[in-house]
Parts: sequence; structure tokens; C-alpha cells
Amino acid sequence: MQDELSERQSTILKLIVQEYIRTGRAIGSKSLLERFRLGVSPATVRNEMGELEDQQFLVHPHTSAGRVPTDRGYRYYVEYLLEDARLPVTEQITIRHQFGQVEMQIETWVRLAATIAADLSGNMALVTPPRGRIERLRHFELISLRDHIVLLIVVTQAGTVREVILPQTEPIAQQDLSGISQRLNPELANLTSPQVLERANGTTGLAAAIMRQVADAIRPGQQEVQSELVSEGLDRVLQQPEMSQSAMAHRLLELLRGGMILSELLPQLEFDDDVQVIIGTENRSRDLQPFGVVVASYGTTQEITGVLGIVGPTRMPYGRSISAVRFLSRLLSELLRDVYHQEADSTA
Amino acid sequence: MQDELSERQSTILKLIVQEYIRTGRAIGSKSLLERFRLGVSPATVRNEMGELEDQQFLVHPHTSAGRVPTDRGYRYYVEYLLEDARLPVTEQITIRHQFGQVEMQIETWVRLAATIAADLSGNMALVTPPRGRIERLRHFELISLRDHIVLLIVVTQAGTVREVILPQTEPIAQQDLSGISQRLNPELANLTSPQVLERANGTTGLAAAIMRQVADAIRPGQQEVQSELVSEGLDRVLQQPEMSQSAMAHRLLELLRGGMILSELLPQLEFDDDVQVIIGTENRSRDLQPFGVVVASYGTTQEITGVLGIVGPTRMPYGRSISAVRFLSRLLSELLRDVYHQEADSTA
DNA sequence: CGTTAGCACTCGGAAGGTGAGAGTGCTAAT
DNA sequence: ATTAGCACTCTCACCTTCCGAGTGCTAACG
Repeated sequence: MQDELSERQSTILKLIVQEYIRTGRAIGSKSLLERFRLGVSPATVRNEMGELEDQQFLVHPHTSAGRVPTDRGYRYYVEYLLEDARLPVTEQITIRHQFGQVEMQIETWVRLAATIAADLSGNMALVTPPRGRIERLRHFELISLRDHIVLLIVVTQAGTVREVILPQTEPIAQQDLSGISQRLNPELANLTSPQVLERANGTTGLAAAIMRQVADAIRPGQQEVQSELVSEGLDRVLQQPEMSQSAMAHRLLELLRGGMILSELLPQLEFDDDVQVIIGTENRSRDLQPFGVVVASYGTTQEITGVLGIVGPTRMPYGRSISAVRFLSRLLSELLRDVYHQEADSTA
Repeated sequence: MQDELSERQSTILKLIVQEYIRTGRAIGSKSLLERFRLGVSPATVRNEMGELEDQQFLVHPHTSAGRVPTDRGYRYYVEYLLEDARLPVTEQITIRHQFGQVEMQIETWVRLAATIAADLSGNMALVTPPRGRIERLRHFELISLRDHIVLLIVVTQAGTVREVILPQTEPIAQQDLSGISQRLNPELANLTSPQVLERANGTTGLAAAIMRQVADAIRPGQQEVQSELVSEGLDRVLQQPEMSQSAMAHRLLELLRGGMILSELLPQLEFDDDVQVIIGTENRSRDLQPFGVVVASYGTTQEITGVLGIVGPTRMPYGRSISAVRFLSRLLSELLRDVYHQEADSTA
């Protein structure tokens, strides 16, 4: 942020942002002083506000209304004015306890994390299940469903399971399938999708066809991510007053339905290990520009990762959201680390 | 319906219901005659309307407003006045074509069916993936994720896959797991959950523990259904004018989030093979009483079934919804029948 | 020079008033 | 049984009015 703000300007900006986030109404000089004793007169506050407006941290919705933060104002707030709050320890304990209570199942954890994030932030939370960045085959299984219908089940190193129905032109017996499976499984174990594909090209017949399907199933598909995306708290975000302009609500639902929120977002994410905040027009995707997003990736290593995020109107509780996302993403990482072993460093 | 309506009363009721569904505004005698030539005067229509109101088919929202159908009115309409329309053949062909285009995957079909149902009805559609009523084990797989963490993957006859993480007190090698799997799989194949449990009780040690977990995984869980439920068209139903009272929208989201819509509904469903319509207060569940539901089950036999439904305000296009649900549920059944073989009739 | 008091001005939104339009029910005539 | 006529009711859209919160400016103050 190029311009330095004076101590007093910072204080005023901070209070305005906080009050506006809390109440949702534009903040005027007088009402600000009614709640906070700043030791100066309304006129002084007005002058400072005018200055902040010149510097694009605030705007007037109408001539005679109070001020509202701009995206730039939020950005400054998040960057410099937010003492990075941890979640209160009691809350941390409660949450840890909740995770201890539920089934030991990744799907369950992911869902619980989403629910808690939505709760803490009062907005919508999105979580993708952890997936291997470069998936390797662990195991596949061929099952004859009917004389010429085969079910292929593929398990990756990360434990992801995918099922595909393979219609065949000719009937195949279960025992033939079992034969193929027993022969190929040791050969293909621990290979990546391109590697499996490569072997398939050195083979012919049914085995080759199956290998190609296996290769295909390992590669994490775009639509996969969409259908696995877990979201909670839609009702909360729809209740935000800014959603009453149904255009906005509609756009959000559209984004969510298409799973587009994350696919719009992901290219923008740097996978460092802290929380990222993207405010309004900072979003590359035009559709996301009325929203604020707080995200972090989580996972065991560089290999197995997922994304946890909170989406709300730009007027959202950044402080709470950031601490929630930070805590939950670390907690998920921790849980996953307990479950997965270190990736075998095999390429050959 | 105890009372018989005269020909003319029927016609008027039908027109009112249709107009009200179309426009969403209360219908008056005059405006009805402006759109439809009935060969009688407004006063006559008024008298008939008064009669219909006495018989509880219609209500006045206000003294000087037109009439609106009651749940009873809708019921009569659905029961007696709706010539059971099929979907137009051209639409049928288009839809079949769409199913032909997509991946051969049950998940995909289910999602597509939901999308199309939402489209056709302009409301929200819900579909559960097909599940075995009495699931039998097909195959399970044990995978060592880490020295003392085991991943259990269970595949049922219906092709459903479930994964469970089993933390162990002591480390187990992959080859031990493979041994157990090879020994138990033939023994347990084709058994139901209680049957597996029974065998577990005749065993001890690790094998017994695993068998118990397998038995547990076969049994379809309540929450399972919830997390697998596919819904489409939420935006459409939220745009309905009756949803602007945010109480109603909120209730719907609540129901949807908890997966409660189906669990509230299922006990009420008779599994015959035609479409069922449940209107407003006919719902047992109080929370569903402001809504109308059109559902049908689908599946291959009595064994493998799912549910497809449309949910909207009581003012919803019953005709179109019924034909959509009927067509799509039959189509899904057809597709499934092609995929699954006949259930083996094994119990011994 | 920064701060403050004072003041004229602006504007949104709530409150209240009005009229048109749609609809009704009743009665009496056909 | 049907209908024309009529008095009556109520909602809704529209307008006006008015209050309050808020502003920007100017001039005075320490």
C-alpha cells in the first residue's frame, strides 16, 4: 500500500471497517464517536474521513450518508490493522473435541471442517477433499456386473476411489477378469497416469484397453472436484443483507452449482502454507468480484492437498474467518498426516 | 374426494388452478373470463367460485382479492382434472440423446436426471443414487496406509463402494492384510450384513474385527444417503415468489442441508411403480408442509432402488413435474437394468 | 497549523394520504 | 338458473411530506 496513514487515520479506518462489518450500515462521524471515545470532535473525524476517501479507502454511497470501506480499505485493514488473531483457546479445544468425536473418515472430517468454518464465519464454507497432486495407482479391481458389463474400481495412493462402468462388446467371465487383475496389479502399482498409459501402448487386446481406462481413472478430473466439493452455510450467506439483491444471490448459486468458485479461484492460489485473502475486485474472475474469499490449502506434503475456504460478501468478518481457516486447515493437515504414510519416492 | 363437482365447476377449478400456477396471482371472475370464453357471465362464475370456496377447494387471501387454490384444490386437480400428460415425444428424444452423450457412470446419470428434472419443472430436483435394499458383499480390500493405519474398501453387489479408515493399536504389514483378504473374500462373498456379523462372532482376533467392520460398511447408513443425495435447481426454487418470505427459503435450505427432505419423505413413500404427489399439508413432516413434492422410486428390481423427486412451492407445475418424474424414473430404471445383472438368488 | 464550532445543505427512507383497479356479495329482474 | 347492476372492500402503486443522519465549508480558537 503506497500511502502511509497516520496513527489516527489508521485508528479511524479500523473502527469504520469493524463497525461496518458488524452493522452493515454506512458509518458517519458522529455515530462513530458515540460508540468510541476518540478524544476529538466530529469535525476532525470528518476531515480525516475525507482524507481517507481521497486516498480511496472509503466511499460515500450517497452524498448524505456515512462512509463505507472500499476493497482497498478492506485490504489495508486485513494487511496492517488486523492483529492476527488466533482462535480463542477454548474454541480450539471445543473444535478438536468435535473432531475426536466423529468417525475416522476423511469425508467426515472434511464435512465437519466445512460446518465449523461456516459457523465461525457466519458465511459459506467450501472444502475440497484431499487429493494427490500427482496421483499414483495403488490398486484396481475388475468386477463382472453382467455378462458384458464390467465395473472397474481404482484406488489411488492417496486412497481416492473411482468407479467406472465399462460396457464390452463381448461377454467376459469373472475369472478372466480376475486373471488380468492379478497379472497387471503388481506391474502397474505405484505408477502415474502417463506411465500406465505408456505401458498400455506397449500392449494389445483387452489388457491394453483396461490399462487405458485405469490411466484415465487415475487422472483427477475437473468435474470430479466439482462433485466432491463440500459446502456448508449457504443459508447463512444468503441471509446477508447484500444478498437481497437477488442478482447477487443468483450469481453465487450459479457459481456454486457449477463448482466454478474453486475452479475460478484455484489458478489464483499460491500454495504457500498460510491463509490468503482475496477481496472483491482482486478476484480475477469477474463473477467473484462482489465477494470476499479467505482460503488456505492443507495437506500432508506437497503431494496430497485440498483447499478450505470461506466465501461471503466483501463485507465479511475477515478476522474471524482468517483465524478459522488457519486453524482448521492446520488441523486437517495434522489429521491427514496421522493417516497417510510418507509418499514412497519411486519413479522408476 | 367426497364431493362431486359439476362439469362447470370442474372446468372453472381447473382453469383457476392452471392460471394460478402460471401467474402466481389470485384469480378473479372477470380476469378469468377475459382469458377464457366460458359462455357465462362473471356473476355466474362468481357463484360457482363461491360454491368451490364453500367446499374448500379455493380460498380468498383477502376480501377483495381473487381466489387461490387450497391444498385440497390442488389435490382434486391432480387427481381428476389432469389428463396424465406424457412428455412430448420430441422432448423424450432429446433427453434420451443427452443420456447417450454422457459417460456411462451411475453418478453421472443421477446428476443428469436431476438437472433435467429441475429444468423441466422449473423447481428443485432431488435424486438419490440407486442402492441395494438388502446389500450383499461383493468384495473387500485391505490397504495399509501407514504402519498402524488400514484402509478398508468394501464393494457391494450393487456396486456401491465405501471406504473406512481403521486405526490399529499395532502395526500390520500389507502382506498380512492381503492374506486375510484372500482368505476371507471367498468366504464372505454374497453375504448380507447380519450374515457377515454372525460369522465374525464365530471367529476371533484381527479377522473378526475386520469382519465386523465389513458388516458395518455393508449396511447402508442414514448419513450416507444424505451425503450422496444429488440436488439441482436450487436457484430456480429460490426464485419462486413465495420464497421471498425468507422464512420459507430458509426452511428449505435447512431441510436440504440436513438431507432431511428425503428422510422426512421416505417413510411416507409407498414403493409402487408410479409417481406420487404430496401436496402441502399432506406431508407428514410439518417442515415440508409449505411445499409440494412429486416423487417416484426407480430401480432394477425390488433390490436396487433410488428415489427421484421434485420439490417446489405448493403452487408448482404438477402436470409437467409428474410427466418429468415419470419419464426420468423409468429411463433411469431402464439404464440400470442394462447395467446390473439379475440378483443371484443365494441365501445359503 | 491543526482543531473545532457552527451552519446551510443534501438525501434516503419512513409515515401517511390518495385514487385506481380488481374483486366481491347481494338483490332484483329475466 | 342466470345475469345485470350496484355498493362496498381492500390492496397496491404512487405521491408528498418530513425527520434525521450526515456532509462540506468557513471562520474562530489555542
